[in-house]
Amino acid sequence: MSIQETGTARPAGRPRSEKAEKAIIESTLDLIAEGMGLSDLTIEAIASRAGVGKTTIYRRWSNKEDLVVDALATLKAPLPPLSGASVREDLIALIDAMRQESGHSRSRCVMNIAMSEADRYPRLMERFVKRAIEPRREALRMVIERGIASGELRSDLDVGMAQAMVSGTMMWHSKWGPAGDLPPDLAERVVDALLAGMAH
Amino acid sequence: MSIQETGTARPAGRPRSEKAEKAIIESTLDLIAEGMGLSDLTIEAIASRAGVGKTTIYRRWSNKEDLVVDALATLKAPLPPLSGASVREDLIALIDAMRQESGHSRSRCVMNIAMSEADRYPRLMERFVKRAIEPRREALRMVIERGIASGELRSDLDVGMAQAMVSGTMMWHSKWGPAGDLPPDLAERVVDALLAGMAH
DNA sequence: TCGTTGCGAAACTCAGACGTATCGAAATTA
DNA sequence: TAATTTCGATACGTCTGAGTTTCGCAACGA
Repeated sequence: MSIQETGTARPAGRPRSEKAEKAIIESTLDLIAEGMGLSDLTIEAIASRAGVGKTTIYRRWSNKEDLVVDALATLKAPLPPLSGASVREDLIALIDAMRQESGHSRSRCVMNIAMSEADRYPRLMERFVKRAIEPRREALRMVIERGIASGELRSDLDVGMAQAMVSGTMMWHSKWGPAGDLPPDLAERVVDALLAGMAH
Repeated sequence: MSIQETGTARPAGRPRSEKAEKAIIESTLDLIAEGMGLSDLTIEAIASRAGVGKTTIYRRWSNKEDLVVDALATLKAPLPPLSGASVREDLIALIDAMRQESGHSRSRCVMNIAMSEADRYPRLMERFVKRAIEPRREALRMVIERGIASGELRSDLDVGMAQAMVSGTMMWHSKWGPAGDLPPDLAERVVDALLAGMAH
């Protein structure tokens, strides 16, 4: 065994360009981030923006959906570090991460797709939810449960309902709040309002 | 003036079929309700489902967007009657209306479009938001303001934030809650959880 | 050097949908 | 009855984009 890379013998011939592959995925995400729906997304537009031939795309993915699945799979959910000092601080950290992401276009992919194409591409959605939504949901759940255990939150709090309150309120702001970037103190205000409740 | 309808003389010839017009609009809404995005929506599918010729559509609307605008405009926002007895009851009434609507397909049009096509069809969205979203938002705002005035809600409550909490939490449930119909007591639970807050 | 494979570009076939035109029949007014 | 307009159906030309093929060149192993 002379030049075997991780046990797989490299076949003869010119190797596939990693640069092209990256460019294809980047362009796909860019187009989605610009608000393009999956039906409007064309392989030709992707190829053109990535500066590659359609051949190069079809050699790697057999159709549009496969490409999009792979492209979205590269979107990690870089959860913020949670200090664990208090529920309030951890919630603010989680919510503020959502706020920051809603500002920069790449992360808008997540929302755009999640909000719009759920019904139409179930196969895609399954993978996508597992990869991008679940980790956040889980992190939020754990913070809430820890808060109940520590006594910082009401002992009779419904965890699922609390998740809905936190995520929903933030989601509402990023979708229907005033245009432009969300104010930097939004996370804090959201969390404090939810903690305090609307009644006295 | 023998047979003038509202001052406009009826021209000679076969009159346009109101039934066809209704069927076209219904079919359009049906297809949207089934989760079809505006790009996937085809005039030919609408015509076929409505049992009319394409001619009959193009005689009335010059393109797809015009048709969709008119179709969505027929979706009223039948706000529930508000008893005014208490903020809690009024909020439950508003939220429960959302819950019921999220179950029946016709009203899913509203959500599907509102969630997904906002960026892509701004002209359409403007009319649509004004017609379908604003009235609800306004009703909610008034209930909240009345509650603050009456002392039922915290005097330092941020009205915009409260709107986000209420709508957002319900939106989250209808989009990402467990599949199937939402439980009948959901509105009550949502409102009570929001009123009480998460902390002690 | 030679064989193999990937590259971008371009041409191609095929399907779907747009929007128009035409048809005979039906509905209405004069 | 005659003129007019709409009806649903269908055929049409056009365009867009999918996915394939071909081309000459580039990059790699042997």
